[in-house]
Amino acid sequence: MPELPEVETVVRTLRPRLVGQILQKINLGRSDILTPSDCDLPASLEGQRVRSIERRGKKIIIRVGIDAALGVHLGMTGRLTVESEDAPKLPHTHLSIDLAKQQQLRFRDPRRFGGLWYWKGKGWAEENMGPEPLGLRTTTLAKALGRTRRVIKTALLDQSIVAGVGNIYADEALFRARIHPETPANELSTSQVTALNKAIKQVLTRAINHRGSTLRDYVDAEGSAGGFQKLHQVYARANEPCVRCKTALQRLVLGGRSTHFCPKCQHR
DNA sequence: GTCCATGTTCTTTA
DNA sequence: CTAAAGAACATGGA
Repeated sequence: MPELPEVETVVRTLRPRLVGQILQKINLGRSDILTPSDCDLPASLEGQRVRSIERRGKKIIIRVGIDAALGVHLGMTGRLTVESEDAPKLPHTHLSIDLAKQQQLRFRDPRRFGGLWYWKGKGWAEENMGPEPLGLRTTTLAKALGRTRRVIKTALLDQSIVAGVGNIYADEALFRARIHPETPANELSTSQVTALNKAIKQVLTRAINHRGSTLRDYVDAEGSAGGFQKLHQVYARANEPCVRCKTALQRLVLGGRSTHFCPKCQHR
């Protein structure tokens, strides 16, 4: 579920509950979700204090101790929550960390497309990821898009081009920028790239303001669902009338992913 | 039983 | 060789 706005919302709700806390007993249910898999997570983290929490693309970076970090990627169905140790532990809870006041940090991920990382030193900052979209310059975006002949929808999902955009917000940004999703990335005009950059920033910012989109699984660190799904203009709205021109929205598959667009507003 | 799902990575093809 | 397309991963809901 989690794209940049959802991950950002988790980070913001996690911060006041976690920063400054000492990590106590750690329970890792399975080590095949951890990188490096031979890392002794309890030995590395128990007794360490949480320094700060940040987001890089769709990854959550929890900095602990002097210069170590725990990374969490929510994949498709991941949840990272702080709850009472008395709360029922749902199936597929792969990690729990005891905190003060009978609270626990829990990571649950049924589909296991998510994962955990432990870094000692600056490894967390050396992720092979493209630039953050909020604050991205149009010239930088244009340069990256000019290097690929893939269709723009697929290029936007490439995390090395822009970090954090996923299937929902790619469709929403292309609709707002009035760009057909099958336009080759390297054939976009300068004004189209400008409009796209603006649309990406606008839709991500608005989604953050509404605490992300909840389609099924997503909740923030407090267990609350997001509200932006009510404001989606094209995503999962095939056959519904376009909010701008009333034409029936269409769905097609690009790069194996559902793509939603208005055939009239987003003309090639 | 079928199809679909907010993501990434490995393999195959061109 | 490289870029792009496709399959795979694992689970659950409609």
